[in-house]
Amino acid sequence: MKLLVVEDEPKVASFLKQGLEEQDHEITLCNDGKNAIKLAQENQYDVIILDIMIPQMDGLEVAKELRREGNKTPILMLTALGSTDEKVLGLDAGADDYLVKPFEFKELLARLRALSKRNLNNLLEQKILTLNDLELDLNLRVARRGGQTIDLTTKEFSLLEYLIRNKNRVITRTEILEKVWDSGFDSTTNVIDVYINFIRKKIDKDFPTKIIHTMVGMGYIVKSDT
Amino acid sequence: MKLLVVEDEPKVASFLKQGLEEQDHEITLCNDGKNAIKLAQENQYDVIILDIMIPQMDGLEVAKELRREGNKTPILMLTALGSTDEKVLGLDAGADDYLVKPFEFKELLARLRALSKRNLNNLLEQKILTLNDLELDLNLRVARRGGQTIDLTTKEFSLLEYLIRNKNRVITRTEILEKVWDSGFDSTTNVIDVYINFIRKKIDKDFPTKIIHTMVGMGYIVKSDT
DNA sequence: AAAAAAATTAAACTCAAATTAAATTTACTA
DNA sequence: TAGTAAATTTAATTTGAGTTTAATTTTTTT
Repeated sequence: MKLLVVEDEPKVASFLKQGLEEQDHEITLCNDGKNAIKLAQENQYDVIILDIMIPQMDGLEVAKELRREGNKTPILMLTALGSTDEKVLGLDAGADDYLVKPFEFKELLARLRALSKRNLNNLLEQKILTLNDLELDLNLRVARRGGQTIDLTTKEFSLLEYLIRNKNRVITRTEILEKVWDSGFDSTTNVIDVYINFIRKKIDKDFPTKIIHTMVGMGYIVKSDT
Repeated sequence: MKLLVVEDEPKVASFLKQGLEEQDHEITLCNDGKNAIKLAQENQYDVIILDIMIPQMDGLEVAKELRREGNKTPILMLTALGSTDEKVLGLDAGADDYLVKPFEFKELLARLRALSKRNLNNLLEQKILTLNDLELDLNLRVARRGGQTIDLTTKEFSLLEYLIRNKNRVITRTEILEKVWDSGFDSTTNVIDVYINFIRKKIDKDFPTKIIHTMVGMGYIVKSDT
């Protein structure tokens, strides 16, 4: 696994690095909060091991900031403070697990396994979104339907992804404008209508059952027949 | 949240039930492994709180079995055994978190929050109004009755929604005109009569018991038989 | 039985959405 | 870095589902 270890005490840091590398993990060390955020933004780690007591910005702040940005990387909080209140704060800040020093190394390994497994599942799942016979491949950035591979432009892809992720409920134009075009301002534009039309030509036109449905006066809905 | 608590010690079970219900969670209690699996298969819980020491099939087995089936519900293992080995086993069995008895209740709550947050995104809350056997799905913007899905136009939907939200009392035309058509002025129009007719055709025509009743000289009423 | 109220039907209208084309912006390539 | 292709956006036009009006029939009340 690719791990980011945020820890300022050199002894603990090198202990972790050595132990984890022995288990064939790839470790990046970092000793303050600011850098930790930077690293987490620029790299895709399997788990972030985060000490609470670090310079610049404490671990709680780091966790909060990452979650605020939408970063979903599992965070394992690590700290000497073992009081329940501390744990509560850590978990509420966005940590996924919490381990109190001193700990046994094999417990750390087990928790890492549990955390990474979780994310792995999510990642695997999220690589391909499906809606009935339509597939949206997030890796290849293409759609597939009825054995056919359908190329999509960036905007077409984002729109379709948003629709599928929000299947089974009505999506308003305003909502789409905010989430896919990130501008809730221009209410006069008809880009959405045009793009819905583009997508329909590609994924619905040649098929008897349609994926995208218009709700006049409301917006659009994409639903799976159950 | 909807929680499944798998715990055989009556004292602990009722303590958990009471404490969690005070936080407005919906609790299902279960005291053995076999039933736990059955319940987890048949219901969609936000988190499963799972004791390791339970009759029939221990918690580890339950977790493994659920994961083997592809069940992704977050599992919080709960146990008196605090040794690291136990934790490792639990986490490797597929648990997402681990809490050792005795624990402070607020830590349990924090861990539950952390666990559910992950999954919460996926579960879109079910917004459904019901009146006897009629359902009005606010997400899909459709009605359902007797297993049939009924499409409604925007106006039809708004009107039916207003009627159901104001069930068990007489609604005047003026009121409907104000609230659904937001114009109390035009008193000559008969749109409402026409739309009541539209709705009746869709939701009452094919069913012996009627939902919408006319109160001559007054308006309409929609009532639930109690 | 007459009058009033409501239900029903059909036709007219309206505006939201679909479509098309052209203008503009962005991305790529030589 | 200019030229070109692709993608995105704007704008104009067409279409049709949804809404409304209005006329007719049925039901209810007095």
